[in-house]
Amino acid sequence: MAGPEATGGASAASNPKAARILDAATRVFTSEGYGTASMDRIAAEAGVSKATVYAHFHSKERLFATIVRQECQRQATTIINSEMRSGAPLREALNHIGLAFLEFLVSPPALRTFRVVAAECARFPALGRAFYKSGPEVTTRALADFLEQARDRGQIEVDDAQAAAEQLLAMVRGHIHMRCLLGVEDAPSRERLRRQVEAAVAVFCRAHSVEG
Amino acid sequence: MAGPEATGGASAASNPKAARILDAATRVFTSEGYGTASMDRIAAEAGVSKATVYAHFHSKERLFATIVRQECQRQATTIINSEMRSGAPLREALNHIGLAFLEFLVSPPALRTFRVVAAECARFPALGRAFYKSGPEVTTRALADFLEQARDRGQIEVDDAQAAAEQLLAMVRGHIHMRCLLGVEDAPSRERLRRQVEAAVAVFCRAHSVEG
DNA sequence: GTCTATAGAAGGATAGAC
DNA sequence: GTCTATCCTTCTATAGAC
Repeated sequence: MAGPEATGGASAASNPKAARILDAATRVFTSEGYGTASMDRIAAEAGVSKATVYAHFHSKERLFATIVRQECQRQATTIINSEMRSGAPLREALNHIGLAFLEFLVSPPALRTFRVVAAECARFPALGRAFYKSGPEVTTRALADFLEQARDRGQIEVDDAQAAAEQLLAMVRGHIHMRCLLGVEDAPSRERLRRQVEAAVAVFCRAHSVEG
Repeated sequence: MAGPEATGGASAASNPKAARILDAATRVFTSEGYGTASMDRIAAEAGVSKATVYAHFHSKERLFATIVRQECQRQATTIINSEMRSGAPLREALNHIGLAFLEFLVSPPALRTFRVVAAECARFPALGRAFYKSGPEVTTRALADFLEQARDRGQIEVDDAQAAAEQLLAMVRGHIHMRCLLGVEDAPSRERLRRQVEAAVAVFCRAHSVEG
């Protein structure tokens, strides 16, 4: 009950079994939730004994913290790799960025991680913050920088770039993200996502006097 | 494992103990999550024996389904009561509606319900749908109707009112809702909420040629 | 490091008295 | 309807052999 803040202190990818345990733990925790998930199940799914799991990751809490941080890292990497092309017309660039963002958001792994972090953020406050910093915050900051560059080129009228980025991303998410999160809808077609993004970008462009 | 879809079939508010059990169950389930919550804890917090809990609500699954549906009902009621005044200027009306909506969204009870429904929507798909229908869907439909009325009065240019309502509400939520959901931020000041809403309404009005 | 086996606690659900 | 007492399962975590 003390502090699950520390990482497992385990041999991350050096030991192949540790990797398999992390894989299994990610599947089980993000599909069943922290409380329902059992170490027995994780061990079985990883094909190792429970004692081995405890040898690598000291407790259930630490194992959970480790897999969440790993997922955060994965998200941060994915997001940063989503290139923001300065060459294309602004509207086109925003459509491109928005679609990549939305497709990632509604992907099953991202949804599962979001759900479990939201569910457990009361018990593990540090995880909620880590998730936000490595996901939404990174994306928003990157888009805000992009908007500032566009402003410097005279392509857009924008006062507070950070706020504008948040608004645009919020519109891009729209209700689709929530619907997927709640299981009301699953795996929207790329066409549907594209339409949602274009509608968001259209309003954004009109409000900020973007040409085209 | 069959079907937790049915309500508990219990004496809802007729029996005072049933009400206390529902109260306790709501607190425990929404603060600990379904998996971690225990029937022992719920019984203790309600001040009754565990057997009494099972006499009223057949199983843990049914009790959970019952309290979630009850919270959905509460949400639907709250939202519908948020009056949409046709008299005021449009921008002012939208600010009013948006603030009521956002204040509700970031209230601790609404956040707790959202978290637990999102977390368990894989195990209880019906609950996710019920939540969406009684919460976001009701709100969006009401706002869409309001926008259509405004359009008929020539106050606004809008093509698809439903889509426009979703966009506006998405901007109103912005990142604040997510930040609260993830425990990054708690209890934002009313002033902060007001600014967020006004920024959203401003962009919306500019994009849809609303005067003022 | 990895296993089998098990301790020790807690959970969901019920029996039976009142 | 409500309680006490209890059954049986499952869970987290560890001991001890290899």
